[in-house]
Amino acid sequence: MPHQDTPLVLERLLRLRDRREPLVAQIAEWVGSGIIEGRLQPGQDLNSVELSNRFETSRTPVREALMLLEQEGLVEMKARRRPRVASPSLQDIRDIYQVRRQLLAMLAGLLVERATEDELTELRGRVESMRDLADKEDVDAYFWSHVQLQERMTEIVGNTTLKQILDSLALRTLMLRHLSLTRTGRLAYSVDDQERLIQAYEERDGELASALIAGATVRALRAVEEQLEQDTARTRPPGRAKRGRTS
Amino acid sequence: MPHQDTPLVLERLLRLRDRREPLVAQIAEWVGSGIIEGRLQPGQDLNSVELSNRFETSRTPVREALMLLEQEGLVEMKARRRPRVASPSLQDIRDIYQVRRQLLAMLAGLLVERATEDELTELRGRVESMRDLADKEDVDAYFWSHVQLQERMTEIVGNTTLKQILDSLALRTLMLRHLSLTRTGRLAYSVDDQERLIQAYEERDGELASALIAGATVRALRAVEEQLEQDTARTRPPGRAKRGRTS
DNA sequence: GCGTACGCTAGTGTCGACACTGTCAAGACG
DNA sequence: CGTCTTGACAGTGTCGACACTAGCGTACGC
Repeated sequence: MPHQDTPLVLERLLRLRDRREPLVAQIAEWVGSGIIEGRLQPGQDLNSVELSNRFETSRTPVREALMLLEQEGLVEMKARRRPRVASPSLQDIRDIYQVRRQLLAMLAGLLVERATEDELTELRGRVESMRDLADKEDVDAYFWSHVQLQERMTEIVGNTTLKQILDSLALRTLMLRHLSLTRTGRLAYSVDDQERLIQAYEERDGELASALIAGATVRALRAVEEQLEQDTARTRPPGRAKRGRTS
Repeated sequence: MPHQDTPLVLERLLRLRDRREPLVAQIAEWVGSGIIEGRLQPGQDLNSVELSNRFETSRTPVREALMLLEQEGLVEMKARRRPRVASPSLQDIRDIYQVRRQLLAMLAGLLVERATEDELTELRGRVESMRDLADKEDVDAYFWSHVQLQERMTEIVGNTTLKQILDSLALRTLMLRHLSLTRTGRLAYSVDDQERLIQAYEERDGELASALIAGATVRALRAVEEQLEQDTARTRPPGRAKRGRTS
């Protein structure tokens, strides 16, 4: 049940507008959203012939779209080998969250310095509507609002390099979202974190904001880890290991 | 006078090994090193036909190589327009250094936590040989040693996400290197900074290390800014403005 | 029965051709 | 004399074809 804004947000996150032909953009959006929504499983082959048939194009634009997604960490490509949906290891995931924590803390600090009062009230408005979505347990809508909130914050801060990196990291974590926010109760915790954050911004307390971000990120990672353990515990015993010898 | 290790380091920074065909790698290395060494000027057109002639290939691998460099911020591509060598604005440069400062501080903190004594002595050895290069005013060799030092540090820390981002940022700053380290005296300052850093690592003082990194990065940015001002002051009056209205 | 060598096939990387579009210059028009 | 239109050309995006290779099943040797 993908949220209807998915393709639009993806288009922005991948910076497709004006940077790529519509054809490439279309393919990248389809594959990218497929990975994020779980329609395409980690490790699955992304046969470029099949994709070109599906979109009734040649393989050239398909290759280009896959290369785009590779750079965002959603797809793994090795020369002469079939592209696959990325399947990050637990260590990879930890690394990503660690960097993300640092950069989000940086974002918070800059936001406290630079955001106007009007911008802060706008952010508060966003968080309040996220509270509604969390109450309705509308996971998809909540998640995309979350992404858009971060997008808006990076926009306010105005550091394009930071924005691009955070967007890329957001995409990587996005493909884990069914592992984190779907856990019951996570949504409520998450929105609580956001509210506290906004308050710290309004009080212009950069230290507090950074600390809150760090805490929230750690909790998000922990949720992902727990979910991952459950998943492997559920799928491993039957012997359906994706790869690696079962010895 | 490019340093002889340039292509090898570039190959690692661009993660070309096994990820791309040798043909693509070759083109990416040539163009990438050209940009870094100043053989290709910012804003210059990167005609894919001309490049394909130069390498006696079709345009397909050329396009792929250019896309690779685009993702590293060395090349700018817009759909249906000729690819150009990136010409970052002053604001872009400031943004890059700001993010880089933050991530290098993170790197320093992790290094203090995780590096073994042996690894630290290895790093010290590298810095000492950099001191020699600085004394000889061998700017190119110094610069590539600097890059390799950072590479090694990210390797020791072992966070691949952090490594990739820092590599990418290093490439972007690399194309500004003739703007920063060529300034007389900069080399000596830079190596001083590195020595103080190593000492902080050895004393396991993460706070100090982060602070030193931040200071060093700020100084590097300032050097770039001053050089940029001189350049524009020298080239603008004749009326060779690249773009933007002179009002 | 187990491991290895061989051959087939699906899929990748590269190519040259073609249609379309941005770009620049010469000419038309005021 | 300056501005706008027009047209040619250069360069891009896409295509279908081809050579080559990785992956896999089969047959063979042991």
